[in-house]
Amino acid sequence: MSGTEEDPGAGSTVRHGLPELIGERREKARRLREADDQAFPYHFRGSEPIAEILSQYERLSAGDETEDKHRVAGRLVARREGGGAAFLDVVDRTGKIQLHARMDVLGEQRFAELTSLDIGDLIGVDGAALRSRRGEISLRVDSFALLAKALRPPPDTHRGLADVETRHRRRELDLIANEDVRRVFLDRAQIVRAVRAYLDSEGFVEVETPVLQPLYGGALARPFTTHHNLLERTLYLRIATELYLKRLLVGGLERVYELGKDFRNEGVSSKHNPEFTMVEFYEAYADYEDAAARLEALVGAAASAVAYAGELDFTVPWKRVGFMRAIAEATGVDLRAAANAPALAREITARQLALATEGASWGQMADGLLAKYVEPTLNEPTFVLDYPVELSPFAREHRSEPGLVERWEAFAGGIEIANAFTELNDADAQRQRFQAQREAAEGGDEEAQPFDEPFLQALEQGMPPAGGVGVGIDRLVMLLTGRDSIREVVLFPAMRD
RNA sequence: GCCCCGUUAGCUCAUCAGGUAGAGCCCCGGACUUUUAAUCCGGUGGGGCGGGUUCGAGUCCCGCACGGGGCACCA
Repeated sequence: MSGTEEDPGAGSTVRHGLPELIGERREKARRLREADDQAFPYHFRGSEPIAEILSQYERLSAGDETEDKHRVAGRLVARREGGGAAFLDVVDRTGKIQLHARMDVLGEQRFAELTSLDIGDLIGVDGAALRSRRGEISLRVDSFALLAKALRPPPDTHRGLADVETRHRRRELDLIANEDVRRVFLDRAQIVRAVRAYLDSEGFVEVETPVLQPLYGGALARPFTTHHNLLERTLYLRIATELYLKRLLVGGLERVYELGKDFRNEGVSSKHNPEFTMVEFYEAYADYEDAAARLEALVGAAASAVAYAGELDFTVPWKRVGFMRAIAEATGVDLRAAANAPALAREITARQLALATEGASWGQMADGLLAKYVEPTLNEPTFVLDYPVELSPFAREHRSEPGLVERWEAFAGGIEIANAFTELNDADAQRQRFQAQREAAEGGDEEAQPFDEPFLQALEQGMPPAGGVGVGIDRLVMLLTGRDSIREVVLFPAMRD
């Protein structure tokens, strides 16, 4: 038997290049459509999550068969044929189940159609639960439908997709091939849910403020600039939600939060994506100590939502260390003794610290010392408290420490995950801070805050004392899923064209 | 922006003083009615891009693109 009448492509001399693989799959789809104009159903309702079926038959013995009917839908990832029987593995987002196809059940025609499916095709199956002789929970295929043809071959469904560039540019392939990647993004969704659930349950109101802003602010960063054609004006993509949210405190909403994307026009790295997700929440009549307790509770809730079992200990209270003390311990530099830029620069040089001092302000150098010599050492969850006012234009002056503000940043796993202050609600003091920022900008600081008159007018209306927190969601996800690159927790990270 | 490393078949990986580039999976044909990356037989596919050196370049040199790591900056 030559078999050529069944395969018009047999004998062709060129096969298996990508165009040939696609051509074969397309030809199969064409034949299916030709044979049956209902070959590709519009829906396949009532399928059960595979994981639920598996858990239902944990106690079934090897070799036992049931007549319990189940319906599943998913992607075909493996096929093991053996004459009149075949085993196929189908994956949905919850798990993988084996199908047992038998010619005596399906008939010769349907059996041949099933075994001629390609790896990567989407199928729907009705069948009865059983546990195979080798012990695997399976479905005996009573009927099936091809739900969609995969014209392109999938990545290796056994070993997974390894090429980092392909994984990030074509995340759909990554999700098909790598179960742990699927897990990370399902966990990410749970973490976001837990954050919202915590804030909702504490009486915070979720709000949405402008992403396109006439004036950016609320953080020290360079913005993306865009243009509105009909308004004929420059607009900026927000770098933070801070200033609008505080205007809502003025408006009396008392507890507000926003969870969404911020955009910063800066470098890309394993810890930085140009667009990233931040939740900021503001609480009237609270200070930065209250805010710290909130963060501890929020992170704890997120950790339990994904059943975090890593090495970090989120038991409250987390460690606390003063900003100046942390730097002194890590570098020996006494910031109170080196209280101006030239003095601090001399100190950094004398101690042979690898930090650029040329043209840097005192605040930039102090911040640099923290980022370089303290932050990487903060593995266990830690609050660094009481920052220099130079670094914090929106934080209120410390109630007892001159020159410092009531601000903390929270670190874990060697990265910063949150930033908070007792908010500055004195309109006149805030006006002076903006003035100082204006001077910094004139001095060439590209990250200085623009002068925000509408915000100042809001403060002049009266803002309650308040604590505010910003949490980097991507970094929190990195922490709780044990990933060391932000690209592993952002579905489509920024890439070059 | 700078430095280092990488780029071989649809996927995962080999190979080599500069001398016709191999395997597994996938795909095609065949055998097998309980397989587990099933097995067995047969078959098909390739050096990121552009230059240079050389009789001959995947391999050496130069440039470019993209990716990864580090530095700078940042959350």
